Amino acid sequence: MASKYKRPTGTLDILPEDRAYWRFLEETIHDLMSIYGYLQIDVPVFEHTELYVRGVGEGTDIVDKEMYSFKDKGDDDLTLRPEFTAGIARAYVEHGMYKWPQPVKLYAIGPVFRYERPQAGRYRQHTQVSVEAFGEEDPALDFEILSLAHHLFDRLGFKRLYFQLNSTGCPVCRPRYIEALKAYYMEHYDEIDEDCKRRLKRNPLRVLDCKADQCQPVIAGAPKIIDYLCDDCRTHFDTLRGYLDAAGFKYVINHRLVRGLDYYTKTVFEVWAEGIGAQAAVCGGGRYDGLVEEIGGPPTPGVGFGAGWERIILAMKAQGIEPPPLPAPQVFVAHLGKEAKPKAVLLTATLRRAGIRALVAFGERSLKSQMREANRRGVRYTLILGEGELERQVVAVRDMQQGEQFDVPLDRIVEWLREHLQEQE
RNA sequence: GUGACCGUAGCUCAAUGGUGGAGCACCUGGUUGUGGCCCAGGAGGUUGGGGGUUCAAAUCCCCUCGGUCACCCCA
Repeated sequence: MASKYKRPTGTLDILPEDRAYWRFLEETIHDLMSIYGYLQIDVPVFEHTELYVRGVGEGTDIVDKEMYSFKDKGDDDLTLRPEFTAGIARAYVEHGMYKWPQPVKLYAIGPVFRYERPQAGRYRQHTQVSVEAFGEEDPALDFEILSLAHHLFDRLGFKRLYFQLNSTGCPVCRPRYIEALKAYYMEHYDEIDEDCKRRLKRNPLRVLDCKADQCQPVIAGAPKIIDYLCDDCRTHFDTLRGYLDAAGFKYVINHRLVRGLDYYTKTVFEVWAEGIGAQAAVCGGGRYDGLVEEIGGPPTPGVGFGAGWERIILAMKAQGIEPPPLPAPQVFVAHLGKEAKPKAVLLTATLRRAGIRALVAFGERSLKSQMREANRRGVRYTLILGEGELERQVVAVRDMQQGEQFDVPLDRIVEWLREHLQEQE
């Protein structure tokens, strides 16, 4: 039976068989955030388009071609959030959080939307946890953010991840660097490919992460941004590195690491995973000291990261990491005969009230068919209620693992199950 | 937006221009009321859709839709 409707391009159904991964991520994140003192915030799934145009920046791919924008019936220009940071920064300003004790440390979880061609680890709707800390420029806060990301992946069970670190400078020193980079590239103009020629005009920093073979020698000889950092940025970067080194935190300085969004300053970092295809970044972030002011708030530094759940789960699978299993049904109630059926239905209700994860057979089917179902559902015990059991006021309990069966008095069954199920925890 | 590859049963895949199958999964029976293993049977397809070539198309051609991967870029 071919289904008439299909999910839209780039969207995903998360089936029950995958849910354990999602639950694991969710619980791990909430637990960790409370340890680091981050508070959960929820912001709308859509915002005024202008917020993203200002916050993320015109000229970025996100704004130029990836936004799900629409006009609503009141003629407002709205956009499904393509990322969290701008919306959270907006909430920070709107609710006067700059009057709260600083830094204000927040995190949000939910779907984000970008109109892109899907591929491995890239979807039009994907799920992120976004972590943001506003109002503090101390590199110790950058360290905290990096540590948090590191800790998260540790907790999830990752062994093979690569932390990439760089500084992207600030409005004082970055223009100087870009000029130097452009000048260098103009000297090698005939050695680079068409894409890079275009990048040079639109977004020069991007030439650094070009993947074309012919550009690699040019990239290798390109000026490095850390040689151009102003004193402030340099001190910030060195102090952060000092913390990371002292903490024994493994990372590599990647001179080619640049971010696609305008608002990043100073610290930028990504976390890469093996085995999930070309989209290896499971986490990306950095400092964005200009963002809050850009969207109309007081000058406020900020630092944070976003991590994509679909990619993290792909990486977990690729590396053989299994989440703790979700609670499975423990008991199946089977019944035989017109009189036993209602008793079975009510018995099941009683078991559930007692906190036992119980299923009941629907319809009137052969015991064989009900047993088959019980087996498929993977329960430990099947309770069988028939005429004979009713007469004797017992229930036949079948241990599906041992293949043993015995009678338990009806008025003792809850207690019996509690005891025996607890033993197995 | 660009490129490559791929669309056959719920899933994984056969059928190389000549009657669309298998394995797994599902349902029923083999046992008056007993799962798994085994055996027997059953159900399930407009071969993604449309057009063309041909006596004949899952198969060849064109268009279209969808998927996958990669580029651009990003979680």
